[in-house]
Amino acid sequence: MKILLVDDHILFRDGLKLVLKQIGDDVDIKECGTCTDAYAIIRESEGFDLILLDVDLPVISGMEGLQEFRKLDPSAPIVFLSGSDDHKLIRKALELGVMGYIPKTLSSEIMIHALQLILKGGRYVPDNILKGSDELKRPKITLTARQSEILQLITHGKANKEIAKILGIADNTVRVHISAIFQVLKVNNRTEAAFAALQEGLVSPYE
Amino acid sequence: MKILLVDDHILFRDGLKLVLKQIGDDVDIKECGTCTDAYAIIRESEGFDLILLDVDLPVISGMEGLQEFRKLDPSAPIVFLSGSDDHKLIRKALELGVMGYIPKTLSSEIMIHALQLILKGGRYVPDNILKGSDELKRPKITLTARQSEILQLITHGKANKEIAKILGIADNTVRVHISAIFQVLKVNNRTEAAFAALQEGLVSPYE
DNA sequence: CATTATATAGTACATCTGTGCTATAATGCC
DNA sequence: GGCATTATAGCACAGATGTACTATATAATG
Repeated sequence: MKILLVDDHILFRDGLKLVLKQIGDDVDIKECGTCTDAYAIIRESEGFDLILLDVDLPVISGMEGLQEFRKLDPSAPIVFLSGSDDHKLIRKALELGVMGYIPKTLSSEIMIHALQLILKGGRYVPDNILKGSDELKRPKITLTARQSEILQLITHGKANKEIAKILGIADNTVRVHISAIFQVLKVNNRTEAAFAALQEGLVSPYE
Repeated sequence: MKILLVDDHILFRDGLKLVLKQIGDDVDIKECGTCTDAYAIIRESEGFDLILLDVDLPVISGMEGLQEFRKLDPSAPIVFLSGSDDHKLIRKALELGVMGYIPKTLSSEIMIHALQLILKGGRYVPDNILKGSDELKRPKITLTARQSEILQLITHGKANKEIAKILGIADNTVRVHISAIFQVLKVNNRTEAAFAALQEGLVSPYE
């Protein structure tokens, strides 16, 4: 079992090596701290069973170097290691065809099983891809009940008149609410509001 | 290691039992075909390490019965088994706090590692949660390059004039494209189009 | 060469949308 | 009681939006 470990943080590499040895007896780990070093190692070797690649490497990041790794060793599954949990990054990575995305905060036990799963041809996706990302950063937008109700209808493409009919109020009233919503969301039209609402998780895309 | 397996398909249960025995030597598997039977088993037992629950059970589906399982055995991680890959279902399940969602199409090897990962406190999310769900069912909406480009801009809340400026074309031309997009998506206004585009996965919510 | 699909652009018109006002009523808070 | 918030509603108006046309140019297809 040949594993290539690319991470500029030597202490992290040492820790991870101890973990990786639990995968099996015959693990052969090559390691380095930059993409360019990694390219050289791959050229000298005959294919890895697994490539663990830090996304935040200096000079050439894992994200940038990914295609080159693919070219040099097309059969090796590539797994990103990352300190960040940003769901956008995770999505991006998995869209690029990476077989796993391992946050460095993951417990070693889970990490091992995740890697074994990947070695068997599976994919490991951290579950926080579900969460609308970092709720910490988000200033937590609060809408009144009526505003939420109307925003939901806007998101689904309802016109002012339709909304008025559905809620049994005048369409002028709907407008007042919509104007208020725009101010809170800091947008200028309903489509922007719909987009913001979906991004912020204010309404569910599945009614 | 106590595992409860709830699936109405007996053959599938038999197959899965063989797989589960590979997890360890001391696996004790209880099984049944309905939620009501499962409730009775849980009441007679002292807590499971894992509950495998088919989502498509007759009478009470796994999705419906979930809360009751939670009440009866709060510490047991619940994993959904499902024949469907529908990403909406997966999302829904994981939002409900399920620790894993295992499509029945998964290879036994990957399934084992996924379950071990869950037993260690991790979560297993099938990677097709990324894909805009079942492309099989979908009549596959095809837009021209220009239409896609414009739809993307609509989705982000751009006005016709803005779009025209960005693309360096007349806003009358933008309108023609937009009308065409509406026909293809079978919608009547831009906000509906934006919503449809996001739902159908025609554009990415992350620009 | 004729046809089709696509992209471009214009005019005209009805409707929708968003803003700026004013105003009333209900509710909860200090 | 006074004050803020929220929900309600109307009016006026500018600008945006969507549709129905026509029309040209280009590229691909047969």
